[in-house]
Amino acid sequence: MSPAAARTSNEAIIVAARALLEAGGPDAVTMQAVADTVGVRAPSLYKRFADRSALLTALADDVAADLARAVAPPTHIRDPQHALRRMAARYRAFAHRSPRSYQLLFGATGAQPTPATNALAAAGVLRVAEALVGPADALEAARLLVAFAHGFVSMELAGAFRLGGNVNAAFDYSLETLIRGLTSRPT
Amino acid sequence: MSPAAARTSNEAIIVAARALLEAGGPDAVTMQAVADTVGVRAPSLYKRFADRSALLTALADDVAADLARAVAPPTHIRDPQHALRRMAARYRAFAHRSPRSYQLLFGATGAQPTPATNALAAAGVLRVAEALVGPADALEAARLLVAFAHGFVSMELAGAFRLGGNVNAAFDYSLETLIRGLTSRPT
DNA sequence: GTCTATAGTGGGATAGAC
DNA sequence: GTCTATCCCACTATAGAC
Repeated sequence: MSPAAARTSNEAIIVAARALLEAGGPDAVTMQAVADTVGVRAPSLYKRFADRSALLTALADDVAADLARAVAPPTHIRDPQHALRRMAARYRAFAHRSPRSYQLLFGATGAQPTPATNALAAAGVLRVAEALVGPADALEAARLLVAFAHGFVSMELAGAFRLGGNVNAAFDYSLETLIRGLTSRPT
Repeated sequence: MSPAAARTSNEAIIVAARALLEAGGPDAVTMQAVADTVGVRAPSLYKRFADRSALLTALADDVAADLARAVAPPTHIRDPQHALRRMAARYRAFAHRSPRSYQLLFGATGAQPTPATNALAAAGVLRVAEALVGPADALEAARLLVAFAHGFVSMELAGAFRLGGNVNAAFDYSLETLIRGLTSRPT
């Protein structure tokens, strides 16, 4: 009749996991640590999440939703190039602000956001891409833009730019080169 | 005078670890599994590698050397655009052929190749970039190219292109767009 | 002296019974 | 939800074999 009072919630678990993720990376998100944080025993978490990877997937979805919100372009795009520069800067800023969360998204854990969240994140880029190159090439242009942004940022976070030089300048140079290539298309 | 007969070697350990990596991803590279494969007890591995992460680092270096070899441009670059297209295709092919090895390189494990191996891999891209845009912008152009290639391939491997369309076409479109942007520079 | 094995320690994921 | 128990793993201490 009276099920045991719920001492926690899925939301509280995700919040706790997110904090642990930011503080110590994916390895720090142990079932034990999450349980301790929300004030529950570890096995109890399995009533809400099938296993650890299910928790990580939910966590990835939470991160992806935040990222999508952070880079969402305005409803009405006046200047496509300007909108793109803003999106790129915000994308990079998000990754710098929450590096471990960002790494979870494309990391080796295989934690994937929900298709719905994925579509939400993709929608913004697609709109900017379409404003820039037209509907025919919008998908391919969006893939180029996202591939570049993700590649640059993830290499940066991995410390893979080890040849000196100015990384900020390289980012700006790259973005301008992309814009030039995308807007100087042959018919 | 007579040291105990070594039943394995660092090389054999790396080979075994590489096989386990390809078969089951980084998580499958446990000290136990590696030891079993080379026919030794797990604790013995610690005489050759300080800890698991040292082994993963050596493994990453092995992978990076293979990748550098696979994409190395010819000594004399005649047609920079052609050389770039070949490198890009080989880079992508390597990642498709050895996805889990590739993922180790920029993965969350933090396993980084040696600076020497890193420089070797970078040298080829830098030479092509310089042939394409000249020495002044070579480093920045190389960073753009590598960021794009890595970003595209890693998203592909992560299954992040989930909006349909032709991914091969998107790769070609992207590469041509990059070439156009890099070669149509304003003075 | 150098390599190895035996025998732990401690922690984390997870299943099952209450 | 909790408790108990199992399994696997990284890693350590120490001692035996050439």
